This record gives sequence, structure tokens and C-alpha cells, in this order.
Amino acid sequence: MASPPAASTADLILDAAERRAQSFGFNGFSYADIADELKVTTATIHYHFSAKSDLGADLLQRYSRRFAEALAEIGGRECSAAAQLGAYAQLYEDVLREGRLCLCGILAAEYETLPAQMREQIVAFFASNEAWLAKVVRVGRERGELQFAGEPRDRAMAILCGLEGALLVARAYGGVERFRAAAEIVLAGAAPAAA
Amino acid sequence: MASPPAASTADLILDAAERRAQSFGFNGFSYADIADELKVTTATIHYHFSAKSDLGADLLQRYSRRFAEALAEIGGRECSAAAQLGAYAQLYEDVLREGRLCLCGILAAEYETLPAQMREQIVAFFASNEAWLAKVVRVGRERGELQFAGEPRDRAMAILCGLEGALLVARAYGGVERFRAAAEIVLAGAAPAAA
DNA sequence: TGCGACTCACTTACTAGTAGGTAAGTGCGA
DNA sequence: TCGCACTTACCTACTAGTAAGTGAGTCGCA
Repeated sequence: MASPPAASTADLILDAAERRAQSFGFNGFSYADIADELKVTTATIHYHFSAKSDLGADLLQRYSRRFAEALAEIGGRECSAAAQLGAYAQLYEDVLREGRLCLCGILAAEYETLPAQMREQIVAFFASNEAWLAKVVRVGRERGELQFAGEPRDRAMAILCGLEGALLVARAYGGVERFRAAAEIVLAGAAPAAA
Repeated sequence: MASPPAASTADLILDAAERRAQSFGFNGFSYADIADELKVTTATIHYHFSAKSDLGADLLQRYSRRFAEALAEIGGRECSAAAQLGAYAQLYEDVLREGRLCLCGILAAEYETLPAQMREQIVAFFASNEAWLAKVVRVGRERGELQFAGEPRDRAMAILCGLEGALLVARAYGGVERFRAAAEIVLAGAAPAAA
């Protein structure tokens, strides 16, 4: 009867940092904040992540990996393009319910203040989301489920931007209800069902 | 021949702060940054804006006032709803060209770290934008230019979110070209032309 | 089996630099 | 001479980051 593996200190630090970064931004928390929460010293955090930029890079790497896994799972489902897009939007809604934003969304706002590696990771996150969405809408059109003109990639960009923006705005103004309303219109507008 | 009125120090401070806030966020610049640029001391800035929260409140007040004036000007034009929405999107594109974000968009990302007054001002900005957009699409539908089901207010929210998100994402990933592509799809999707 | 060498994870105590903010004083124009 | 706009000189709090040390555990080896 093995007990569940205790989370390592490094993981606990990443968990606390992720929560704070998604709420307050990368510049909105300090090593001291995390140290207080975990009842360790700031030197402990420096032991695991020697500079804050390293913590940020590890944070983005883990977040992007998990997000990609979630997209792979949704992409593997035997369901319509509309249902896959709905599941995609649900990922966003789930973080909003916790009062957070998409990590890469909030870090995009701080983009100009972030180290080069983190910038590249944010760009890569958007690119991979766009690619996943483009594939979904392209296949949906090929199957005759969706109907639109132009490039799937542009549709994908519109969906990504619409949902990131809805998260950003709805956290401050409107809440989950208005997020859903906006998300529905964005999805139906960018990837309309075939007549 | 009166020479143009010299900008007051308070205005110069607001100008510098606005530029920085739209690029780096409200927590992304310091009094020292502005003081360096204007060749004054930080005490000078404290003389005009005793606390940073006062500077932030004045910044938001001026920004919102100017934005409302721009919307009033566009709203007064004798043109189609689509043209007014296009002009609205152009306001966003113009700030992106300068490498900035909408002030309230970037501050929405920092929302949880901002003082109460600034939060209220951000919410009011979104509400007034939504109201303006809702009126444009409602009138457009009444005139038979636009065709959509449901509440104009939801259409307005989708447009606002789509453009704020497009600004956020496109500054880091894609640039002005991708912004235009996304904005076009968002507008056409949320406020479709009548058949 | 026992012991020295070593590593891991962490703490204590500190640094330099920067943040916002303040009190007192100065120069200059009306 | 009054007071506006500003400077000088300072403060406290906090930032990321570092050097040195500690106790517990592990490894190789006689």
C-alpha cells in the first residue's frame, strides 16, 4: 500500500508561483510571497530556481506541456469540430472560475518586461494553440460541419484572441456569465456551422 | 501669433506614465523612470501626484475621457454600422502600431494588484465601450444593415473582448497583419452584414 | 559493521539596488 | 513678499540574489 508520492518542494514552489502568476502576473509576486506560503525561506526557492527567470521558464514549460496534453486529449475525441471548440473554450472558463487568467495571456500583457526565454515560450504557446485550432476548423470544414472562407489559420487566430480577451475582460467586468456569452459568439462567428 | 501653450509638467508626467503603462503595465514603471525621462526628481512627481495610485487614477480618467471623445466623434459620422465598427477597430490598431496595448486592457491583466479606484475606472471603461458598441450594432440591425439574433450587448461584449485579446496576442505574436485578420473575423462574426 | 567522504535540501545572515514616499528648504515670478 | 514649482536629502520597506553553514541521509570501502 504505497502512499501517494509527496509533492516535491520544487513542485510546490511551481504550484504556488503558477497560482500567483495567473492572478497577479509574473511581476506581481515575489520569492518572499511564495516562501511565506510554503513556510520556507527565500533561499530555498533560490536553491531550486536560482533566478526568477528560471522559475518563470520552468513555469511556462510545465504550463505549456499540460495545456498541450489537454489539447491532445480533446483532439483525440470522436466528436464534431464544434464540440472540440466548445471543450477548448471550457478550458478557459475553468481558469476564470478560479479567478485566474491563462498564464500566457497575463504574461503577454507583461511581455515587454520579461526575459527573452519567457518571451519565446509565450510566442510558442500561442503558435501551438493557433495550430491546434486551425487543424480543428480545417477538418471541420472538410467534413462539411463548418462553413467559412479564407485561411483556417486566421479563424484560429480570431478564436484564440477572442477567448484570451474574454478572459481578460470578464475577470474584471462581467464574470463567467458574460464570458460564456462572448465565447459563444466568438466561436459561432469565427467557425460558423454549415447551413 | 501666440505660441502653442507649453505642456505643463503634470501633463508631461501623465504622457510619460501613459506610454510606459501601455507598454509595461502600471507595475512595470517607477517614478524614477519618469523622473529620468523628464530630467526632474521623483519628488517633483510626488508634488503633482502625491501617490502612485493618484497618478494611476488621473491616467485612467484622461484616457477614458479621450477615448469617449473619439467614440463620440465616430458615432456622429454619417456612415454605416460596419464603417463605425471598422473605425473602432482602427483605434486599437493605431496603439498596436506604437507597440502599446489599450491602457485598460493591460491594466485588466494587473487588475488584482491595483487600488480600488483604478479597478472601478477600468470596469467603467469596459462598460462604456460595451454600451457604445451595443448601440452601434443595435442601430445597424434596426436599419437592416446588420443581421444577428440575441442581445446587442452580447455582440458588443464579443467585439470588445475580441479586439482587446487581439491586441494582447498580436503584440507578442503575429503583429499588425495578424491583428487585422483577427479583428476582421471578429467584427464580421459578431456583427454580420445582412444578406 | 562501522566509518569517513560526500550530497541533498535547507537555513541563517547578509548584500546591493530599487520601490514609493516625505520633510524641509530654495529660487523665482507676480 | 507671498506662494508656486521644484530640489535636496532623506526614510523605510522590499526586491532578487549570495555566501557560508548545518543536519540528515547515502555511498564506497576496509
